[in-house]
Amino acid sequence: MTSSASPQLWKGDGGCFVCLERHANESQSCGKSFVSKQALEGHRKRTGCEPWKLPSDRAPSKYRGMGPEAARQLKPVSDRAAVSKYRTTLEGERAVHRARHIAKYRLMACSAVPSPPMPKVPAYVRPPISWLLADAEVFPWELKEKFDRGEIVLSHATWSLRFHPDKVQQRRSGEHLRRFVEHFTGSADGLDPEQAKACYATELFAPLNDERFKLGQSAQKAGGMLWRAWLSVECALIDDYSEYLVEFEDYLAKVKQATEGVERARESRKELTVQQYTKHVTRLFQGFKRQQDFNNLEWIRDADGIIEYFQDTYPEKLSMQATGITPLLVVCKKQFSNDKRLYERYYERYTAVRKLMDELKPPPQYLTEREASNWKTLDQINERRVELQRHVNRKILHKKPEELTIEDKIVLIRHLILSLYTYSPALRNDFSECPIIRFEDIGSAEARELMSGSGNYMLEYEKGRFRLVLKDFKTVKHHRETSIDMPQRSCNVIAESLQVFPRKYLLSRMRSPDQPMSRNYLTKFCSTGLFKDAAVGSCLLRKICVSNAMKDAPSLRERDELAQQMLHSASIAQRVYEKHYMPDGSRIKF
DNA sequence: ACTTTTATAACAGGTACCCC
DNA sequence: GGGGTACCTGTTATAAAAGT
Repeated sequence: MTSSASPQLWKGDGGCFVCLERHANESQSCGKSFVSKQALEGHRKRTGCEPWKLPSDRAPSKYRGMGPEAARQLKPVSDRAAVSKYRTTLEGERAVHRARHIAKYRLMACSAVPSPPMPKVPAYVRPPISWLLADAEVFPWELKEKFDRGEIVLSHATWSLRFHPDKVQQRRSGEHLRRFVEHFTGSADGLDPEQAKACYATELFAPLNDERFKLGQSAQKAGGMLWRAWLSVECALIDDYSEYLVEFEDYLAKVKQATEGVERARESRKELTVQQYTKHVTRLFQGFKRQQDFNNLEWIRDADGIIEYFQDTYPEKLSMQATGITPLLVVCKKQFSNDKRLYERYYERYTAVRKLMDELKPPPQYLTEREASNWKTLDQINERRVELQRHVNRKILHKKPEELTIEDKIVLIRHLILSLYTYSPALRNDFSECPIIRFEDIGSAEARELMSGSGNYMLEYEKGRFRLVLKDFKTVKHHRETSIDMPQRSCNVIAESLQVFPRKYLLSRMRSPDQPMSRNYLTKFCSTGLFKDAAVGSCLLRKICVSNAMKDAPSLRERDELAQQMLHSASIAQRVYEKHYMPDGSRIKF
């Protein structure tokens, strides 16, 4: 990392940065340590080290060298990912969203934890009377009664001699003040020491002093009645305190409610996720307990047993172990929210498994064996499309719809799919379950229903031109609903295919044109049909597409544009889709 | 030809940490 | 304080296998 001229200059761990430089006029290396890298840099600058700047692994900003307008263009619309600071709340540290200029986020930040106002702690935190009375627990409602019945006897020494502030002031009983303060600051919600002293001197004794000790009178002489008066004040204070306890309970309940509200306000998990989670949990139960159905989730508390079960059942398949645990984490959070240890047990295992998985991963930008065996170059893909196109043009397009065989339809759809995925950046399987709205049907009730619904559709917005409207796709939360105008070539293929194979969906089933291909079937259809010798699905097509685009080191702007079109982020594209090497380490031949 | 189940990968949001 | 990247997390896809 560092050259021989500048050896290791700091230790990263423990936040310790040590200067190992030998400064001018010094016989040995410096050895001064700093808590931050910046501080060390400052030191190096002051002592004239060259260069004073320490090397950094940090990648340059993607905005570097750009004009403000260009930077604004590149900047993602959503600013939610970033966090400006953390604020301490009852629930621990919470992130405050950045982008304060956007009103929505400002509001989100304000309500990140909608903490209700905390009740004011009464001056009297704990009933000192019990403390005064030989540390006995005494309840306010029984105090007066007991006192009247003579069960409580207050000796004069109990209070005035031992605890009177005057005595304390005279240092005859400094220990009592210390104990008093200790008593009142002992609890988490207690007073701080200064407050406690003030309380001792003023709030507790001053009002009593007025009644108990008339000026110039001695305590002993005042006696009887005034003791009762004092008791009343004590009881009132104790009542205040009990009231406070109730309020505090109420407050805690409100905090809990608010937190739950925030939880609920989260965008609900997709139906699919819930389904998958349910399946996982059910299957786990059946395998783990060897019974069909469960009517409660108590069995999930057996974390050790379940973890062991996973380990035994999927010794080689770490991802199965991890995905098995995920829904349990969710269940624990919801169902056993007060059993933190249970959650942590699962969580610990989960992270351990993930770590193992990461270690087994091939390096990024390398193809896996399987990917390599299914890999097609862009030329091969284009060739295949041309081949299919010839077949379609020569043998299918002249036919009448009723003459079309199943095989014809399959070829037609294969060609359509390859066109959709190659004439424009390859999307995911979002072309499945995508109804077509023909230009002449735009006003119809059915069309209007589709367009106002929550699903994707392909709209023929003018004769022979198609637009894909995407409302439901993997990254919709980030990219928002979006629409893509199909390139002219794709439009032609769509229009031609519709003439000979009239159907409701862009990709309909062969035997029932009014039914869409499911996502699964599309996957299967691609991987088994597009090429005879290789399973090329949408995911691999995306990798081929990105890798080809990246092979000539495009600009950041171009990277970002492509990522936008493919509905993922540039960093994901780089990490996941961009491949340069075969599994054996040689360069991919594009 | 297509669906369902099982297995695995992709992806954005949140957080940690860094730098100015 | 504010802007950035890296990394972690857990949700939501696709791929493969099995079933109808």
